[in-house]
Amino acid sequence: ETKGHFWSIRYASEEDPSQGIVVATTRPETLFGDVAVAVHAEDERYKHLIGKNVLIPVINRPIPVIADEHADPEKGTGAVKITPAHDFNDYEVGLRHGLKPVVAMNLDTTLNHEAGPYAGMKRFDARKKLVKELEEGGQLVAVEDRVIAVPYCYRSGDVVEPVLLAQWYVKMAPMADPALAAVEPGAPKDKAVRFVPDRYVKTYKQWLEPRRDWCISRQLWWGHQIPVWYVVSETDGQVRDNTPYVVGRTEDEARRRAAEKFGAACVLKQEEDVLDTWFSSALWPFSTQGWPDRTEDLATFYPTDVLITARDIIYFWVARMIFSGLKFLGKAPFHTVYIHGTILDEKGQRMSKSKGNGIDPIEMIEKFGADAVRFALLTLTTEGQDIKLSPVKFEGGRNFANKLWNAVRFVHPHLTAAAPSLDGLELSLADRWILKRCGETLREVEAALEPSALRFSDAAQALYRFTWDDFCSRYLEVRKKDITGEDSPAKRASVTVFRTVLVDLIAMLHPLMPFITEEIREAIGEPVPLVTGAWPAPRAVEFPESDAKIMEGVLSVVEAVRQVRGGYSLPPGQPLSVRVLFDDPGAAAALSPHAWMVSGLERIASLDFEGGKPAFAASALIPGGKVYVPLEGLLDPAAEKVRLEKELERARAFVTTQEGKLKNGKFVSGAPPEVVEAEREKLRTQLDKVAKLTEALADLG
RNA sequence: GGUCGCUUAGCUCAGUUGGUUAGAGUACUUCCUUGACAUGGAAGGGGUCACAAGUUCGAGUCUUGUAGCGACCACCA
Repeated sequence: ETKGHFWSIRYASEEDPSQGIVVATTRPETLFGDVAVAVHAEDERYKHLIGKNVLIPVINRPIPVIADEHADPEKGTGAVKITPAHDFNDYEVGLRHGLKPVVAMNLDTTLNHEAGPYAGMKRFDARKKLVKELEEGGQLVAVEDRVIAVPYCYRSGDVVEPVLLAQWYVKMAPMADPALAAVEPGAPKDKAVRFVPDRYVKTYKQWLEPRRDWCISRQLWWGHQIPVWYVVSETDGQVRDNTPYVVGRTEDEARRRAAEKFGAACVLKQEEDVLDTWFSSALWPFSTQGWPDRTEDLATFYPTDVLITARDIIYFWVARMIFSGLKFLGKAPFHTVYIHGTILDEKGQRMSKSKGNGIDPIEMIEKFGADAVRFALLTLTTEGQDIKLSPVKFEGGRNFANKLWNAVRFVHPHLTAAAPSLDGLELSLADRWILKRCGETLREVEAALEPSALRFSDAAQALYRFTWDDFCSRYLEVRKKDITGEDSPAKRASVTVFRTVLVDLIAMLHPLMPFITEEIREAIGEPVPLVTGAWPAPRAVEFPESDAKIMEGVLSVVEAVRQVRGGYSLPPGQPLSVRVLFDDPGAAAALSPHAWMVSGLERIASLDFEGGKPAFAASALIPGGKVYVPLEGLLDPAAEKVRLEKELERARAFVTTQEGKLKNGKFVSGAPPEVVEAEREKLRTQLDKVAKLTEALADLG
């Protein structure tokens, strides 16, 4: 936007010079290219002039007044000069009315013979002189200062001047139609393209649907020269608008064709314009594979699977690859287009060299590690959303890599070289649990990485949780003593299970963290590189619901003990005596054989499941029971009371809302029975909690 | 002007067909250098899901509207 002027100029009527019409323009010098003055058909001010001629000032060339919707009665004077050769909109108006464009300017921005006395003047010199002349002649009605949008060239800084020139075009309708069909539901498999996220189909269609012909010639040095040869011997050795031409894949081919029509002596000159860079890029999926030859590479790599790219390139490149592929090979170049978000800086601004707000990946890799950077970026990649990036975000990736590495380093001396079978080992509940969790994680990762899903963040997070929480914090801690201990069935089982899970884990992590996983693979003596190895297969593991209950029980006891420890700020190293009392004696019987797991996760002096409530004990609830931790000399009844009351308050509040929900007849009759039953179950659980907490408070006195 | 996206904990973001007391990472408070990892472990605090109306037994989730932010495209005689 810059400051400019808005000149109102009077065009006199041809039949009665006292009459006329005033048009407003920001570029008066273009009036030499005028072919009409347009007004709105319903505009009362000008209705009577429609069909009559007015005269262009200075050169007095007559032009018609036409009615066209382009003229907006609200804008300017309501009358607009039409200069098809020097304005995009006017060009369209000219087409609608069958007006022959008049080019009034040369490529060096001097005015041409159409400008009469102004011929040969530079555009802005002409403007200055013309305004003065119009003013003196009384034809300049008004001058208004206003801010106008002027297009500047991003390289030369010059004002861009539209001018009508002959160019090469691709007729789009035959190209666009198959490309549009490719994203419709019923498209044949090899001609179908899916966008992820699918909302980008809309962007894609918006570009193609107008079927606007594509101007492919460019007046540049770099690029593929357009394979058109003019037969210049037919037009005195010059290239003119009427010079015949031939096309060919090579000059020889063009020459043969030209010779057939124009004789062997004809002289050819190749078009100097080059193809639009996107035309060349559109051929990329197959031109890089040897096309037009039917090479092995082409057969192997066309079509490919997934194109990963940014949304601002959907039309420029993606759509053009699709319609070119469909046109030249009859198949879509890929079945899926994954549109990722844009990486922005911390403040949400695009990174740019001029702003200097870029984050150099090489620097980040040096600081955090390549896998850490890659994993962190994948974690941040959710459904095409933009990513506000800052260096601290790579810390999580680095910490994760460190965690995995240290776990392996710890177990490494105990691992046996080859991967033995799980058959014949005495697998504990913990072993079967981690094997089952590993299988669940495999399914999660597979679902997330499906070509139709491509939820990279989900895959990364599933692996993160499994590795950190289940594999390291739970399984490894529980089995630590067995793994590092003397040879025993427990050691053999735990070491083998650890290795088995680790091998699956690094295979799953490999696409996300290729370096550290390959390093680990080598360190544990697995012979086949992950990059060429197989994706893990699901493993059959016995883990019935009863086992799941026991595992939950163990973890809830641990959590209860930790709550007490945390509540009293007791050091983790201080052993605690723990008594767990279940409402159902069967639960105690089921859990007690597996209670050893608790001592892997918490420092325990003793753990039993019977006897009465110990004296001076802090308590915490677990599903279906209570955990007591005697704290003689440490127990603070007042603090304990506060803690329990807070929890009681929460439980009571929930009971109130839950009862309200279940008293609502519409809910009970309207909701599916299983939902209602689930809500009842919740209420029962909370009522039980209220009862237990009330009891615990009463015990405190 | 057209199209699309975003608005959820201090910050950065998940939350897949409407149905646990809305989650994670980070930051914060307290405790801990315990024999893989302090790039670590444990406990805890923190959100009327931008606002308004509607649909529904039930809305962070669906509909409409409003506000703010952002992107792309078009236009600006």
